Amino acid sequence: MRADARKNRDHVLAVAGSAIAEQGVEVSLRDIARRADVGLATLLRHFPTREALLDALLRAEFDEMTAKAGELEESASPEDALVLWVRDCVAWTTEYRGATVLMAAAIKDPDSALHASCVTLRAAGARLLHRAQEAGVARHDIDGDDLFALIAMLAWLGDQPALAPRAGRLFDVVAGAVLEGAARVGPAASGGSGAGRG
Amino acid sequence: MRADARKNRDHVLAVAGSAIAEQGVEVSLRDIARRADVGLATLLRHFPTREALLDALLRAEFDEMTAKAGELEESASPEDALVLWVRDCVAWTTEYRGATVLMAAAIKDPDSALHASCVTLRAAGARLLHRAQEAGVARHDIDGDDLFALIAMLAWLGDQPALAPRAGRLFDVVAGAVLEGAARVGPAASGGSGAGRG
DNA sequence: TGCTATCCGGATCAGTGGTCCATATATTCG
DNA sequence: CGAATATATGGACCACTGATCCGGATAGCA
Repeated sequence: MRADARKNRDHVLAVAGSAIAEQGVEVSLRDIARRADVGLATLLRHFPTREALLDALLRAEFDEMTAKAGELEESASPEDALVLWVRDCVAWTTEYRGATVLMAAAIKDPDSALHASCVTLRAAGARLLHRAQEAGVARHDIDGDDLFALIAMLAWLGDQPALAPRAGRLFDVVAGAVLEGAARVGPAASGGSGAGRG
Repeated sequence: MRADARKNRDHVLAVAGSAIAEQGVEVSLRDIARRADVGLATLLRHFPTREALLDALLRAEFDEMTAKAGELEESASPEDALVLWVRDCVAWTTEYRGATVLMAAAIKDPDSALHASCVTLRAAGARLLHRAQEAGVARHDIDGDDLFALIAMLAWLGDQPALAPRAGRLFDVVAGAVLEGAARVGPAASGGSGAGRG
């Protein structure tokens, strides 16, 4: 890549970051281009879709969340690790207003630029969940996909101005449900058959 | 209102109904107008905004849900009434793909055409919740706003193609959390929690 | 029949994401 | 250093969106 191209790319990325922070992920691409003193075509060549732009912007944070999951796995109890990590995920996603919907769509669409990152994130969460289940502190009738959906759901809540004030409490409610289900049903020993059917 | 105007209005409304059923609430208004053999301006005169169109379309169903809450209050136990009604709300909202976001926005915006309907719905839910709390079968640390947010959250889940398969189970998880928090009484037989299924 | 208040919808506007291509420029070679 | 070439650029353009305007068609009535 030519030096000027790289410079332009980085500049656009930085501008896109602040624009999205201000107006959410649905901000007009033309606006971003304007603010970066760049043509729309240039922006679209570097980032062919909004997802691609968002992926380039969030890639570092995705990696950070994945790494954090690994750290928590060693430094915290299974229960704390799971709850802390999920809380961080929700809080982080909420910083990028509107990203939740794109991520929910991306995890099912292999062609999306965000797909790989979402899959990785889900895997990290699944590991923490599995560890908590092994330790008997998380209910056994949910899996990584459920956890991903729960995170998306809570993140979406924080995205809605009218509902956001309740997001904190409802996080606790949901977290309690994921953890208490284990205690009630008891340690995994007995059969692991789904405690409530699916 | 002139007779031809009324006829046009009703026709547009009917066409909008099927168009939304097929493509979700974000369907192009121009498409609806085309399918109704009507100019876009005509559609927009009868329904100045998308919310207004949706409100006219859902008004009857809103009323139905409100009425159903009243019926359940008399015909079912506080616990069943709450769970059944919330489940119906979620299922119903999911029929109109994308409506959840509009409703979440409308409940905070008094100028939205959907505002009144949403407020009424929230009040109906709050009554059922209060009744369940009085009966000691629902936790006391949530209120009508929380319930509305929970419904919206679960409805949104059903709207996302990638997450919808998990919506059913996660409904049970959330419902269980709302009910079990009430009184951690009784060792709740280990087999089938009567918690969230209805 | 004619008259008027009302309604209609094509034309138009500013906005969106996306594509094309003549132009400008960085890089490399003589 | 100058010329050739490969590459990046952004204005012009497209189809689409919701929204508005206004000349013309029409319903309802006398």
